[in-house]
Amino acid sequence: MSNNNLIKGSLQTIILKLLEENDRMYGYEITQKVKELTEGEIKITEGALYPALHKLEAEGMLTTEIEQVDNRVRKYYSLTKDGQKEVSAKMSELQSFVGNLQRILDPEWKPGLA
Amino acid sequence: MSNNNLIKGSLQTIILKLLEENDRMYGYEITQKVKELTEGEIKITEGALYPALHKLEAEGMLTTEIEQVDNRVRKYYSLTKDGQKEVSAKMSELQSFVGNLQRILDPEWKPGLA
DNA sequence: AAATAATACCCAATTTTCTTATGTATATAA
DNA sequence: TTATATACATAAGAAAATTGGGTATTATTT
Repeated sequence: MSNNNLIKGSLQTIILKLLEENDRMYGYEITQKVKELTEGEIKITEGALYPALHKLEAEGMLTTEIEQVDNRVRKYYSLTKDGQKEVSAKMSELQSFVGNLQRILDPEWKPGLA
Repeated sequence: MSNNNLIKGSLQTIILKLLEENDRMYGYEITQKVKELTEGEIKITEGALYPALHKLEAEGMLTTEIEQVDNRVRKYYSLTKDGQKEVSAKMSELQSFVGNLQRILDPEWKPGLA
């Protein structure tokens, strides 16, 4: 995850949101997508990603399909019904948290302003 | 910290920034300030706060003065020189992280817009 | 008067979530 | 042929929180 100790707790939200937008993705693809979107600033490590994916699957948020592509195994993840609900929940949690952070850290901040 | 598992990693930044703004504060005061600024939405637990304060002190970011107020002991914290530098560092880290988060989670997002 | 809440500090056990390091395997580029 | 990219995975350890205690004084409720 590079030198960022701030992801703690938001990795699940990232995974769920990307899967909402992309319908189905495999693990490696997720790491590359995040790297691309943040211009290399956030790198999700495999040691964090795979356990998180397995946990979300165990909780019934994701389902998997394994596919063979060029002799390589890919494990595609997609949202379940529960997973779809969870995206909204996690997203509004995160948004309210970021709002609260700004209220604490930026005394000038008002909602709706840059 | 109430029902918010997202603070992970940002508590130090919160402490340092509040001390930058308020010159000196004691632990309990910090919990109340955060509660007030977020209208009760973020509650810093003492089990998280005190270890964090002690760690920052051990790292040389904070100094303490103990005072007696109404037969109660208060431990006031303030920023050291190193602590003052650290505030800026932590704040820009956090800002860039939040920016990256938005790039991942909000495909429409552009910097400088609400 | 007694119980509860608020103020004010603290620690220990446990849990969650990450980092770091390692392992397996195929394909491609230097 | 060696390194890089693709693609999965696990395990040991560290960091940072939660949960649940403990001590003590003061203020407020019942």
